[in-house]
Amino acid sequence: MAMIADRAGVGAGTIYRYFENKDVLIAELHRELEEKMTAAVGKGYSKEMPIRVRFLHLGTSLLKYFIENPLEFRYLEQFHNSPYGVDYRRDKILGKQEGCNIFRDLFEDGVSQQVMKDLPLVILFALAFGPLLAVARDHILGFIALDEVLIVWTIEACWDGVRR
Amino acid sequence: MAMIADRAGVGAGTIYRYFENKDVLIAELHRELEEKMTAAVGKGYSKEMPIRVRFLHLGTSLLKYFIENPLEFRYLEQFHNSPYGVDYRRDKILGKQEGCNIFRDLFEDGVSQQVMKDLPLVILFALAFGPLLAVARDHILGFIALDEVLIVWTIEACWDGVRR
DNA sequence: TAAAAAAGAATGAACGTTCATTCCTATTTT
DNA sequence: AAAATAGGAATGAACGTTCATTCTTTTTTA
Repeated sequence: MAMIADRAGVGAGTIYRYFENKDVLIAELHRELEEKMTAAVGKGYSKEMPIRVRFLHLGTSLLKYFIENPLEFRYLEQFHNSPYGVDYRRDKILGKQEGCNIFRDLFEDGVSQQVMKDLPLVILFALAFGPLLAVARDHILGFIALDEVLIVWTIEACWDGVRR
Repeated sequence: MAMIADRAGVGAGTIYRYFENKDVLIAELHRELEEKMTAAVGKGYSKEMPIRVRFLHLGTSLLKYFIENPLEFRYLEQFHNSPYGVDYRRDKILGKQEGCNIFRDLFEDGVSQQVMKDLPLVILFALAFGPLLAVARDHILGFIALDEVLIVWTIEACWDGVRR
């Protein structure tokens, strides 16, 4: 909190005029980033395209977005690996809520049209996003240098994982 | 550290007779767990089997191991997502070291025998372990209940991701 | 009895948060 | 027009707590 106040050029106590406490600040920042990310990824996307095209579009968009916004990626990842994020996911998965509609819709369509494997949604998510996140992390940490083709190949390999 | 001492039935200072500091303790525990895990996963494994069989064997063994040892899994995951783990991976990847030999050998064999995609090792690792870790996490957190068949299907899907 | 090991109280740094005070701007009063 | 007042925003020192580590004392071992 002290560092945030510093970077904002503001006194330590001022933060608490805008955010009740640290947890609220973290949650609100997460909401904002996820909204921004969803908007960016959804650009040029249409539900009318074939499943495979939709998948490749969302996958590459997302991976590119993470690579171009490494700080946001790091934040989202830390959030998801923290108790905040676990609670968040628990609400979303068990609550059958709205969130992550784009992705959920895609997988549900894919399964019902028999072009994706008939596996639980959670597993399809893991097959698609597991490698994507791992690769983004490795790129940001400098373990690999992703370029346009490598990105496409990676997402296509993810597609091989989920497709029937 | 206080909790660890308590659980060990030992005074707070005693730990420091066996471990220089917390970092060393963390690193040594990690080494021990990884060794144990590698041993467990390597059981019944042979380099002479076909690539696909080797992959499915290691994958299912690893996933089952994580599911049966959730505490170890949580520890290994936290370690890898921490600065300790990032430094550890950096040494291993950029240093071209020995570690993770079983897996590395498998992927190198797979690529050279043209049965796996010709992608950088790091990406093949991501395609194989990304979903595996995600699925293990989701199981442990109670978001899904993995049984024998679901485990096999998941690993087979991972195989579809890496295979040519 | 000397040396090694264990114990746990003490230490100090770091953290999130609070609160009495100051500062700034807008409104009211002279 | 100038002075006085009010109210909300900002400040940063101070607080209580937690944590890894150290230090001194006590106990065990050889």
